[in-house]
Amino acid sequence: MNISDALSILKDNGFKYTNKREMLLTLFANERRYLSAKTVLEHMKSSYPGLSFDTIYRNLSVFTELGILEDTELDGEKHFRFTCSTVGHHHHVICLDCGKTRSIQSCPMSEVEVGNFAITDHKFEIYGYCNECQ
Amino acid sequence: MNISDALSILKDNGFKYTNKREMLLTLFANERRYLSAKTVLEHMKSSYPGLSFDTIYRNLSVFTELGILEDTELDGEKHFRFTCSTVGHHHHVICLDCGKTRSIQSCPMSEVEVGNFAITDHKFEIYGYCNECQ
DNA sequence: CTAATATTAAGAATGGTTCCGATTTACTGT
DNA sequence: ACAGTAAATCGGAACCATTCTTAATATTAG
Repeated sequence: MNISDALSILKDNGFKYTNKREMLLTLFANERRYLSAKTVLEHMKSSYPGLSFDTIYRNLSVFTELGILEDTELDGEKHFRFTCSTVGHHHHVICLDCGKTRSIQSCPMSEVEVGNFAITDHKFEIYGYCNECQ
Repeated sequence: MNISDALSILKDNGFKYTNKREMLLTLFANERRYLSAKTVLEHMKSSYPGLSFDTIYRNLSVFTELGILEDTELDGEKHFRFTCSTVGHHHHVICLDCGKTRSIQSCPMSEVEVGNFAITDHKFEIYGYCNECQ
């Protein structure tokens, strides 16, 4: 995923192009790690002082629905990151301090057999602290 | 984990015995599945009409710290269940409707190698709907 | 350019959870 | 059994992240 991919996904789905959306995408493209809505807002307040929570949340959720962002819940707060360029299904090691991730290629689901359950989803995440945050 | 185990853990740690705590524990002992605080409150309101959220949340959190309950976050809400009697480290298949679980003995961590990360925790959960809730 | 439609700001509302002060209750030692 | 004290509870306010509402503004398609 990169910015121009994201912009064409938006266009293809009838969403409008705005400077705020571009800045949001640029932020995620540069950071490549999990960010909370609050962190995103703080990053953007300098350029858009009147920016509202709603704009952030609405766009984060639109982007997530379109597959531009991935989200996960860390400590009661939603966090978002640019969808990984890593090909195929994978999981993450996540730094609880800065949100940086490392990809794990193996998926435990391949080894699990569950009867009498209609499986809809699964979550495998490893938490810790990266080199810089330790 | 059973009720008398739980009561002695409470006693050993200087917590007091109350009827509400016993009812809470009885509820979890009977249900053996993930329940939200709201669900717990509803179950207990019939016996204790004036029961406050605070009492529920405080006790759920005390019990969790003592290892009497396990908790997980489902759809933005904390859910709690009696600590599994299943021996050793394990994971769960969880019904998103009723909170019923099935244990998974294998842990994906055994096959994962992560360098430059101080691992503190991990989460592997499978979500779906059980037989009765499908 | 214009109409149609999406986006936005600002703040109010929501839902889950935690905090607070006052009161009640359970345990301890006598 | 009883008083003292520490913990538990109630009731409601406060809190935080998130979502909704309304009116105004900006973008796109034609």
